[in-house]
Amino acid sequence: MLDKTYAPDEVEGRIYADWEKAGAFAAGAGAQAGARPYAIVIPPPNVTGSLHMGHALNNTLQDILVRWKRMQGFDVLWQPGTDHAGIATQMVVERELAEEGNVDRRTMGREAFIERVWQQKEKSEASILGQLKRLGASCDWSRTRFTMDEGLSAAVLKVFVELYRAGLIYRGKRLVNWDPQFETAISDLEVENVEVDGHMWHFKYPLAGGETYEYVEKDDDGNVTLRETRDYISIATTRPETMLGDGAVAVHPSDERYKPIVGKLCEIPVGPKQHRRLIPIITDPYPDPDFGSGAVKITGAHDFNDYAVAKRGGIPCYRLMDTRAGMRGDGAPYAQAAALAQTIVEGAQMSEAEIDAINLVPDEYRGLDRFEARERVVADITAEGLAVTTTDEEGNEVALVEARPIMQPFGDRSHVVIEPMLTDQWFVDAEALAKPAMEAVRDGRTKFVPAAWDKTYFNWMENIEPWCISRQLWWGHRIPAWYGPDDEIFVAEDEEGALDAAIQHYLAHEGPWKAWVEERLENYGPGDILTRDEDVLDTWFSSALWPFSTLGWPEGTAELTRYYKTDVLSTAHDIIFFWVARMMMMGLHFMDEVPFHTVYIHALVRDEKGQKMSKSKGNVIDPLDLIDRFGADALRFTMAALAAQGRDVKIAESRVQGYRNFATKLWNACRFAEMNHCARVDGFDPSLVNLPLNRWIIGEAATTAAQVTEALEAYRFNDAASAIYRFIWNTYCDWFLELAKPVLNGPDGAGKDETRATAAHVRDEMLILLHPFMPFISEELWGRVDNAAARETMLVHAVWPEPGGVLTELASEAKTEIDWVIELISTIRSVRTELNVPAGAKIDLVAVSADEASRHRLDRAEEAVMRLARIETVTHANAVPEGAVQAVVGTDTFALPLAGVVDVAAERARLGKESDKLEKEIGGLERKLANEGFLSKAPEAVVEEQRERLVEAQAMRARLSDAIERLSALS
RNA sequence: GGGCGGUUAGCUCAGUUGGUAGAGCGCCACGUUUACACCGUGGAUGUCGGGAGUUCGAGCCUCUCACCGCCCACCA
Repeated sequence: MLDKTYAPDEVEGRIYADWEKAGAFAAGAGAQAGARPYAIVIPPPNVTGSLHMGHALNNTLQDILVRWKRMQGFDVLWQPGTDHAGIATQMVVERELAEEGNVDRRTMGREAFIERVWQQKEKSEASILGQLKRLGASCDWSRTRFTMDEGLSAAVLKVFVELYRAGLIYRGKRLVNWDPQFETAISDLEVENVEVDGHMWHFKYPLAGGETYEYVEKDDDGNVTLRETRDYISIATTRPETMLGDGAVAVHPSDERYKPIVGKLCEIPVGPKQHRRLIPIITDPYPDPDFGSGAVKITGAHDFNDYAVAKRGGIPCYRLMDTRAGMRGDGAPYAQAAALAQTIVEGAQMSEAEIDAINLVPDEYRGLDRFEARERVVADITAEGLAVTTTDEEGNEVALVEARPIMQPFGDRSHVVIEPMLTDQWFVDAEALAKPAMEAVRDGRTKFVPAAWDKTYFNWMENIEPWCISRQLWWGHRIPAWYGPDDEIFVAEDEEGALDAAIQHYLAHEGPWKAWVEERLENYGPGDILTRDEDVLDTWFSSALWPFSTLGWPEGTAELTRYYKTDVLSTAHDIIFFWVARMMMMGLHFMDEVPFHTVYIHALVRDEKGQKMSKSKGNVIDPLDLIDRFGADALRFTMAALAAQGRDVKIAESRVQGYRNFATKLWNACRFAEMNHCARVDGFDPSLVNLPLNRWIIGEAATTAAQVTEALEAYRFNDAASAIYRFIWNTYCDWFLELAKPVLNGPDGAGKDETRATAAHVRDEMLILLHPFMPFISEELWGRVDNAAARETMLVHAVWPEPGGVLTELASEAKTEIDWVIELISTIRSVRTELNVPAGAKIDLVAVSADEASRHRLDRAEEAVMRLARIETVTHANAVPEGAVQAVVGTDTFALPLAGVVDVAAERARLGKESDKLEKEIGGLERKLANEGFLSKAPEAVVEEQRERLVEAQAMRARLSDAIERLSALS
């Protein structure tokens, strides 16, 4: 006997253990012979934190698909695993070290630090996988992979080497986004551009040798508005501290104002006067003559636009900052930005001699933080009188500083200002790989759901830039590249391979290094010849291989053959670039086939006010907490019900609570069935039942099964959820069980047997349809009620109903009848409430001039009607009795003799309201049917439908007006 | 600057080929019944953001305006 309420916390752990013990989630478990494969790879959670709402949503949806397909008999694999999450994990461990008061990673050393990170990985992985299990995720845990495990690392090495050999990976000195906090390069995608309050300063760059020119400014009509003699060129900048690295000043070729001085030199007005550098004034299409002064300082090593200008114009790029902050010791988070540094010049045009001659960063600025240096530079220039000035309100001359919003790049993890830096990095030629990846979406081999996301995909892919994949971190896949004594690069899957290649290379080439290598080999051994690249790969590099690396690639495993390509990838839209696009590229390149045919993009989870959840806002809802309080099933059902496409998911706790109540409702329905000895009957054939009520519920169940299936096929999780919700609560509980009570309470006999068998049969159907959404409670009920020992399988492997209209068709007549009964009861209830008939009072029901069919129906449903509508007697008459209230159900009229009980005014109001509604409807229908255009142009069926509606409405109106008349006579 | 999405009941949102609006929660009233108060029964509530157009007919298609989100982008 079931308890009165369902206790998820007592059930879920046990049920999950049962599934695991039975190997229920193993690839192919429960599959029919010759089943087709169905595979989903999990977006691997990072080994940093714990399950958040996004995980809960995404993994619920995947689990729904996987459980559904498994029940449909597919050979299902849900491939689990975790991601090493380079920066994120390193960050967590470094923070932990600091909190423990432990030495930092540099003091610790690379090896010890990495060992420490592995400990973190073990701890975190166990935790997050455990949380996925609490959610009910039915992954094949025996196949759990980690992006840095042996097999996946082998895949990474092979991919790197092959792409390198194909010329699709290369090393180069380029301007990259440098994160001064983590001291590593990051990719464009890891940069967030944020508008912040900034300043723009205007400075005078004196012309070399005190030269002067006539500066003329004109308005749009060509009238001269300013004419003066100048010995400088005015530039505007938001980053004065980079002036020391300027390589030129650029103006637009069409800019008449600066024509006289193009090609001449000007002086950077910072630093000791004897050491100031002269730079050329050049032309380039980049400067906008209408912005600022129209002249732009070009700092190729610290600005992406300037870098492009410098490349075009052969202008040298001077890097001003170190890639290591050094020991500053003040500990402030934003103070760890790269410091202004020793002279480092990166420019192809400059000779060694020239570089040495330049003292880029004066002593007084060395070691300063970027932002400190900025203040100093501004102060120094202003003091020297080289700032462009303006007059303030009091008539004083002051330096011109415009406060203006500027877009500033921040590291998405570090939240510090990113510094463009000229460094040596590894890049993937993304453009080449993107072409087939775009083609595959264009021709439909891979589809986005909702489809609109392909626009986002294309937009990014069409403008794709080289992908910077090297990271100056320790945690990750170390790049398989080795450098020879002359910095020659040798890429191979292991050191031995690189060394072989290197020895071969050096011995085959006459030159200074041949003898050196020979000498080394003889006296020291091969270990000293090569140095391995220190860097590791971007974490997304290994993620990009996930759909095939987890299946065993590069080994030609059976799983790889069977499950690749996979079926669906489910993720959030903010991951399309980072991950989806790159999986497409790598999958197509290495497997020659797309990694999945469908990309399902789910909504983003927000709080109930629509705010993004974040720790700082304190509005984070913890899914584990919800599971503790309401059960995993309730959380899952909420996720499914809210998963409407293309939107944000706003989660309110009341919703979860509501679905917990739903679980209880189901529980009690099963409890009721159990109490009434509703049990499965061997050989029960739903198409052979007789009672209209039973035929009806079987038809409704079949309709629901079709709806749920159809919705899932279209990834409309919310539609699927609401179909099963409505069926269980509003159809099975509210009507079927209530209408069945007279039979179940009545005398034994064929009808009672049939009703019991039907109740049990439909209950099982409900459990099956509900299982993907609420796996725990459904499995628990499946295993506890009604001779559970005789079940052929656990519910997780039960057979999903084949969609097909047979049962629905068989039930169509029964549906007409039961719908009629439901309407009759509802109408009586409605009349009772509106006329304030006391709930406890039993009243009489008179069927007026009922035809044969209606008499029959009423007869069959009499007991139920009496019970549910609180009716004392049911009688027949040819006219509405004096003083009776009338109720209309379809074409039938009923009377409720309520003389004395009735509140005449209330009844008049009720009828008046109903009549108003009718008049409105009739008016609309008449107008429509009088419309020539409608009659001639609308489809026949539509016209016919409107005609029928009009006839019905008119008949109803006639009956109503009769009733109103009688009411008048009464009063 | 470019692109995408949104604006429907008090709240959160459905509404799939155009046939005059739905759910959950909340609210109000009443609670008799061999499951369930995490319940039952009934009820109220919308010029579907504004305007124009196409159409016999528009929440749905077109244009336009307003407001709100998000993404991408180099204006010093």
